Amino acid sequence: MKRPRPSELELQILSVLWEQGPATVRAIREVLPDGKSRAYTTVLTLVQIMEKKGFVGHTAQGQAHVYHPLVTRRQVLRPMMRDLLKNVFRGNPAQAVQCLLDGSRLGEDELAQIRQVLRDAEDKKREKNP
Amino acid sequence: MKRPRPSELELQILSVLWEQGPATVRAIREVLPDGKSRAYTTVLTLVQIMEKKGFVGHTAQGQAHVYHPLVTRRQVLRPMMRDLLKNVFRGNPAQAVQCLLDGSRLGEDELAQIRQVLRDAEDKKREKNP
DNA sequence: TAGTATCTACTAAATCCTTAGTATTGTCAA
DNA sequence: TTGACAATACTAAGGATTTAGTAGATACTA
Repeated sequence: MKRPRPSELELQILSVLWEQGPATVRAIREVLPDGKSRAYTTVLTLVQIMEKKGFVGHTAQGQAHVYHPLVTRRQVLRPMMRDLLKNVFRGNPAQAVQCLLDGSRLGEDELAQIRQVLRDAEDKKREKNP
Repeated sequence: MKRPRPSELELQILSVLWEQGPATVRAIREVLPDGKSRAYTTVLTLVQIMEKKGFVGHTAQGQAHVYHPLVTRRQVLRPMMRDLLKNVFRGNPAQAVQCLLDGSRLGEDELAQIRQVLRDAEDKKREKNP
């Protein structure tokens, strides 16, 4: 069964569930990363749609539903990033990284983390093509 | 005047114009990065909408129109990346970079480029906070 | 038990995105 | 000058996305 791509808002909800673990509609609504205020039923409708699409499942907890992701971060973001790379950065990953770092003024720790990520990528590459 | 965000397809068209310079509808249609085949009029409609939105302008060349971007790559991509970072990666740039590199198997030269981008970011940071 | 709060289910409307058809205009060749 | 071709202008439809209202069920509370 092929899953469609999550929309902008659906992605926000997924990112909440990935980060904070299973959550109720109420809890999700309170921490949506873009900070926009939405009616309770708006978020409810969203998760219901997402359940139909197979992005999330739920278990009942009292009268409320607790939603959890059915897809991993990797599963969703990999194809998204691939498309972004191809369609916007024309297959040039350095440009993408540049754009990413460009807007955000980075702290020392964040820079260190990124360096680490880069080293990991290098190592993994060396394992394959020695 | 506030400009809206370009859609997926609009972004592809912009990326063509940024990369290859001004182009006709026909030329754009032939090199859209996602490789999907679309009717000529589909692409035409798109650029006309984009002109209304202020993303592109055109000059007449014979009977055809040659379209050129009215916004820079930076202008468009910066806010997009900022939102991506905030809404999907919860403000964690290292995670974003990781996801970006994750899907694409990198060549030696690409890795070098990325290292350079990272060094530039570090330098620029040092200039500000010495 | 009557009332209030909370939650889900269902419905629906506004907007945007993508796609493309039809009509019109203009150019060039025979 | 007529026919073929190529381009734009205009129109529209289908689907996805976002938003939220209303109704109904359930539980707590005074």
